[in-house]
Amino acid sequence: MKKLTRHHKQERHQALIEEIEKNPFSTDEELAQRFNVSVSTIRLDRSNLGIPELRERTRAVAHEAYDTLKSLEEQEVIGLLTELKVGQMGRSAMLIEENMVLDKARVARGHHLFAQANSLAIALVDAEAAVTGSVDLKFLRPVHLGETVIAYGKVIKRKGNKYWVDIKAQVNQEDVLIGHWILFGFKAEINL
Amino acid sequence: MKKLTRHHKQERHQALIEEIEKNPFSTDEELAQRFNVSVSTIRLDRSNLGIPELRERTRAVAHEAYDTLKSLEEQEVIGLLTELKVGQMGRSAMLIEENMVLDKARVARGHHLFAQANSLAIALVDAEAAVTGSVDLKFLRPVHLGETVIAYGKVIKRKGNKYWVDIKAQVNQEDVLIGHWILFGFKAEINL
DNA sequence: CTATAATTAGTACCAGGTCACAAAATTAGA
DNA sequence: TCTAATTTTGTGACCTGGTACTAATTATAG
Repeated sequence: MKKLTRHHKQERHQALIEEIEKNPFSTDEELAQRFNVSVSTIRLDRSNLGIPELRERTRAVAHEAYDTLKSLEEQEVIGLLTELKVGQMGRSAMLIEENMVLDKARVARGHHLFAQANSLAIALVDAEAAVTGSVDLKFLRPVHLGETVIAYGKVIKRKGNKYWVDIKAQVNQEDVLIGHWILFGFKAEINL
Repeated sequence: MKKLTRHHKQERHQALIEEIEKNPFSTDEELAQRFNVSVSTIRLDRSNLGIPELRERTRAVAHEAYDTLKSLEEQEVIGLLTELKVGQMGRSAMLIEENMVLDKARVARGHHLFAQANSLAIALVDAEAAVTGSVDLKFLRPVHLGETVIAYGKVIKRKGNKYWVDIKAQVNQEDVLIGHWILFGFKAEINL
């Protein structure tokens, strides 16, 4: 049982790229074992391929993911809020990025568009917090990678803490989503 | 201008915790400067407070965020798919976690519930890829942190590549969301 | 003024590397 | 088959951001 992977530098390089892509947290030592070569070889390979060391990779992943999570999950409004008259109307913009599209089609997943529209609807409600009651919406056409979706929201009626909101999302003036929301605001902010 | 922050150990500790919470990527040296004390002091503080070193913190953030992103954004199905008969019916479960709830209310944001239901609907479509056409749904009651949502999906009609799917989501047998989806399946075009 | 708490300094060691260079092993070309 | 080129391995010095520990220096309260 000798080293099987000899002089297959090309192949190893390719495999190395994939391996690190798949698991960016491998040390050179682990990689050396996996590929049946010495640590030196791995280092040389990485150097040739311009793949940074484990710590750099970890740092990159951490920073990127940290920012993404901060802005994606801790954000109350999804998309960039460009205009807002609470209780009246608002507008938000969202660029469709790599991580929002389905692998196969290059089309934005429905829940991202929904999230933008839904969070705009919530932002329009004049209360400390709001929950979505019911939604009736239509996706009119798929949205592709790289397109910017502008969502327009309008409060069309209010009765106490119950709000009726219309949302329309467009790409280049073309409608991609329209929907009617019914939301409930609570802990009305008018008690300070 | 002498060191102002002396013997305010307690206060510094508190501030240190907050600082690291806010920016987990600070080195001891940076922290020492910020707090106007020596690196030794920072190390001692961290040790007392049980705060691990920069690399550990970075590693933790990277791993956690990596997993989260992998499972949240690269996952085609949101929630855990527990049963699936493509073209017929399916079921998925999702635990409501900290990052899914609104800050103020401890209630899951609508788009997470939508995402679970929507991805289940898509999974049911017997095609390489599917896009959501229209949706009519109701959120029947808010879902709270820690609750597990089980979504049930059923294909009720199919005509060519057009699918009618009903989704119902429950927490402890209690309906929290019901909706009707209309989706279109298609063959992913492989364009190089 | 002294005892005690808080802070600072200094040492040896570690992981997971970098870089530069030398040497051995393997393979291919003639 | 011999040789040259390619590929792999090894070595030693150095780097960062620490740990763990000891010892010295300052404050500060009583």
